[in-house]
Amino acid sequence: MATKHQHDHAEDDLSANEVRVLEALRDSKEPMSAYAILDRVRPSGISHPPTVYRALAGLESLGMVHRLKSLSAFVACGHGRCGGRFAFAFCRQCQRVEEISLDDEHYDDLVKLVPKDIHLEQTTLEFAGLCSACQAAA
Amino acid sequence: MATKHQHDHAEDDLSANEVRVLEALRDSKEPMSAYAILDRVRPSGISHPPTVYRALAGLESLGMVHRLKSLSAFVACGHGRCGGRFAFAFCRQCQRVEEISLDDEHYDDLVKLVPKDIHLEQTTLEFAGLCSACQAAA
DNA sequence: CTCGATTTGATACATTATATCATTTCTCAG
DNA sequence: CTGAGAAATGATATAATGTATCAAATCGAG
Repeated sequence: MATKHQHDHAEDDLSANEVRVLEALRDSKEPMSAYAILDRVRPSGISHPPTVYRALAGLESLGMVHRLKSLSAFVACGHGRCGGRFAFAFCRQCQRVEEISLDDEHYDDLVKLVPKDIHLEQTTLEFAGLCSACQAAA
Repeated sequence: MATKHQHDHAEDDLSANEVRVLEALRDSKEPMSAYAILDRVRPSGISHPPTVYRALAGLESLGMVHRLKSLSAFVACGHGRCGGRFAFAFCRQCQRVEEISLDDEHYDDLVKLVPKDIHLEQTTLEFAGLCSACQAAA
């Protein structure tokens, strides 16, 4: 993992495993479960779930990967990297995912909802629905 | 389950299992995993996971139970029952949970974020953080 | 170089969730 | 009332997701 924790921000500070996992996610451009990622990176030498989960945790803390809690799945950040001001919309049928950036105004409005006695650390905002294509198909 | 599906809205249309599961959740007043619920209702005769998950699905569709995706856990609705306009804030340390009602203004703002080509079915909004008590303890 | 710390690898297991089929219960047409 | 079909529940088995723990390798400071 080299010197990542001295200045948590340069892509080339990613560990080899993080790079492999990130590339798998970027290739897919669809959300992948940790085990789907594992299958995908197995040829490159990663062979155990904790290795994948560790890489994902690292990438998530850098904002380069986001976890979709509604799907128990992961996606590469559409912007390369971003902080906590994002949301996701996805189609429950075809699993197409759209990353949504929250502008300051929206984000600040959200934060106002949080009770005063909780120090906010992480916001999860996910919209599930059916995309036009899947509605048409139905 | 009696006549529930003819007019999805009266509490006394709940199945016996739904009543048991709902009471377990209301007793706890903290989020419970499906398996914690199972342990809790086992004395009353429920003994298999699918039974609990089925009851939870029914209760959730009635808005009487909400699933916290961030915790893979369930809570009884603080209002008895409510539609999709709610959010949760919880402390990652002590797991205390607060249900937040979204007023129309907030909700409509959120909905505007959803891409036009997705027909929204479900919104997940969850805030994770540390409550004052747990911060003090740290 | 070598000690200690950090990262990675590996094993094993815990937790969460669901597919499937068998059984029971309910409904209602006759 | 009754029996056939539908709906709900029970039970079994297993799939999918996630983590604790320790061992081995690697790295960096002294």
